[in-house]
Amino acid sequence: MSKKDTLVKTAARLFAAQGFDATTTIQIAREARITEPLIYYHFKGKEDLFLHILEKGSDGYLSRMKTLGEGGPVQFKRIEKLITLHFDIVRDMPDETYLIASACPARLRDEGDVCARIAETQRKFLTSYLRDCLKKGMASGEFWKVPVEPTVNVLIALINGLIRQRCLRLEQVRGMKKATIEFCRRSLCKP
Amino acid sequence: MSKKDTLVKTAARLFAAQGFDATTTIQIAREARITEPLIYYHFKGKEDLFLHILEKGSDGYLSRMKTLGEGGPVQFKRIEKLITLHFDIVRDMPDETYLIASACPARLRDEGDVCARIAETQRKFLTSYLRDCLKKGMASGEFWKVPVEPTVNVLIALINGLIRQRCLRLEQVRGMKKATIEFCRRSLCKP
Amino acid sequence: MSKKDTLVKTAARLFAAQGFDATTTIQIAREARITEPLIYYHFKGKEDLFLHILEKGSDGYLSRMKTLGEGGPVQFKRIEKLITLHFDIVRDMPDETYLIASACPARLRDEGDVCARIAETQRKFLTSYLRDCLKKGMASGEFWKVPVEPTVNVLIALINGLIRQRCLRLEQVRGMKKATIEFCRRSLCKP
Amino acid sequence: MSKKDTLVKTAARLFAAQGFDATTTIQIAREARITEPLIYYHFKGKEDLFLHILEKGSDGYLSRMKTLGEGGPVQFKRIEKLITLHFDIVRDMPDETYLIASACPARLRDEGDVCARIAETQRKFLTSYLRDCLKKGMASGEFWKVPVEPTVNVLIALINGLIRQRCLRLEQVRGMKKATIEFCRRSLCKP
DNA sequence: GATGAATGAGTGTTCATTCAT
DNA sequence: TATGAATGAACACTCATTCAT
Repeated sequence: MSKKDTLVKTAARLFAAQGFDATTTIQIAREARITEPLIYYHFKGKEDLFLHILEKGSDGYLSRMKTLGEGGPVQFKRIEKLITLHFDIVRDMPDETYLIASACPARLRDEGDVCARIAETQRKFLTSYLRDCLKKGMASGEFWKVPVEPTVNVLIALINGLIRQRCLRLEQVRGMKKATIEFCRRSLCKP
Repeated sequence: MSKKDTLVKTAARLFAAQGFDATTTIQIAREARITEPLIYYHFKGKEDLFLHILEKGSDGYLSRMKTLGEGGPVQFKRIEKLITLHFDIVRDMPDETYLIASACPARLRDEGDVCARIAETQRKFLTSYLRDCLKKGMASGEFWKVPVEPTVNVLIALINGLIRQRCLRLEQVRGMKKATIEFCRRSLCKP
Repeated sequence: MSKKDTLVKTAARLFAAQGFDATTTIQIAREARITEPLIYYHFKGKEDLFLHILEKGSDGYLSRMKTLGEGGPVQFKRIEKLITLHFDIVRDMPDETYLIASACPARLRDEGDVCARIAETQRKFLTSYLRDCLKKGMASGEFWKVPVEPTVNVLIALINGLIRQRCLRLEQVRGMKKATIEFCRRSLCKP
Repeated sequence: MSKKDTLVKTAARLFAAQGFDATTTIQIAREARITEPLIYYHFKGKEDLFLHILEKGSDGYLSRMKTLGEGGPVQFKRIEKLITLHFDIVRDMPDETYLIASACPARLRDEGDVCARIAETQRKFLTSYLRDCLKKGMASGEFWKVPVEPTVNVLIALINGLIRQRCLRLEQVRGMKKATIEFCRRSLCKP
């Protein structure tokens, strides 16, 4: 692995674990076994490095989201795939996913901020995906009649709650993926 | 309101909005219209002020949790009350609730840290409360048979996801409380 | 003992043990079991308190010096009394004596400084006292012929060295007073 | 001279002149014509810089002490060399020597403190050296019979008193070295 | 690509001191 | 006499960043 890659990975790990402000450039350099100025050779600065990680993470997240496709007649299958995919993403890139899901209010409210843009993109994707599923499922009689927007948001909250929970690796209960899917299935699908 | 109270409220707002590290003592002082040393007259330091807010918040959260009681034969009523209460708590003390729900991984993994202790206390309470509801509800035939521990964790993830979502005040969709309750009811209760 | 007296005694002890700068007003207040503003009721400030202690100490030192008188035909008796008196003074008011003997170079070089004035007073007294003894002793044949000024300074260095040594209470060797006197007697007096 | 060397020399001068607590990092930086953070690039902090100076000073002092050797049949020659060497050391490194000889009681009583360790090392060396001289000199009939330990301490007090006196550069009397040696010779040696 | 030395701007914190009571 | 609350000025120290090589 190149020094640059080590740098980026180390920084991602530290940013995720401690937050942007609590992570110092000297700490990143030491843990990546490089010297501080090298950070500035590869990136404009600490903020730039952070944004690079965030954007790469967001790209990875979205490109995997796009593999979901438009598809299929059974709407709950689509929701199931969405949930499954999130469990996979968290497993494959926990630091980046955590960073996307954990920006602080101040950054999220600042429309110019990259964090806000990324969180907004994720939210928009999830919203339109889930809205589509719900509407089609309700239209075809697969789902119960539910208020669309609030229910979409409940599902997004659930997904984000699970992302945080799994990234923290605190409650390592087995069977979470299945339980989540079944929890949603019973709530949404008619028998 | 005394200067100390203003100080604590301002600090809570800023810590919640920006995070602990991004909030400086001089900023707290300015926004609370006091001078910096007064922080150190009332608290041992920035960390101590932060922990004071956290502990007070945790106390408030838990004391409201305890009002739920052991209560009632209908288990879903209890879950409904739990959800309702969280919506109320977030409305009444959004900063404190957000802080409790948003500690960074490094602090949560450090067992000696107050954040970890508080998050653990919250999690333990929710776990035992929900576990009790589920078990009793399943035993009485009120609920479907579900795997207890995973489902408890799904519900906790949902609650924490909602806390974050509402504290961020980003997706101000109406009808969230009702949608959440109905989402859970359809998932758990037999028709 | 009045609060003021406790304050002064405590301050003297702390100043002597830690130095002026390392001793804080809050520490003085706490150890004297009073509150900080009371210091400012009795004294203009920390510096004023320090100078009060120093001047009182100097007064005490000088008034005891003056008990030595002009006196007697045997000059070594006078030197012996001087040495004995210093041992007594150190025993009776170790903090004050230490403070007089331990001012830092910067203060001693600053002619306006009280420390400089007090040290100068002490030095002048010792110089003229010892010079007188040596001259008379040499004139009468009691002492060997020695160069006056250098020898006076050797004696002063010895006295100040002993003051420091005893105030630090590190080398608690018995028989120091007698050894000092005999050391000087053998050096000065003809057999 | 490198910036680091200038820094160390300037700091030594200021610490010696004003004491550790009265010397600020900004003052050191200004007088050394460097910026404050450079202190922290080369040393862990102000205390670390101070201890570095102290240890270097102690090393220099002790290495010169060790040049005295075990040496020679005439014991007073050895004492004379010891006194001469101290005059030379004070002339060559007055700041460091003063710092070694002027630690405050609080530091000297704290066994963990570097100042205490260094002062103890100096004292032990002088004690054993002088004790050896006195014993041998008394055994061979070169010296009068004197109580060893107290007399050793008188000599140490005299040496330390002279160090302070000369470092303060207040009483610039000529002929001090010779007067000191002759003072001791008359006191110790039989005619 | 890589680094040792260096810095401007700012941080949390402490201090002697004052004020209102 | 006595104090709880408050502050201006300064402190040691750290940070992200740059420069010369």
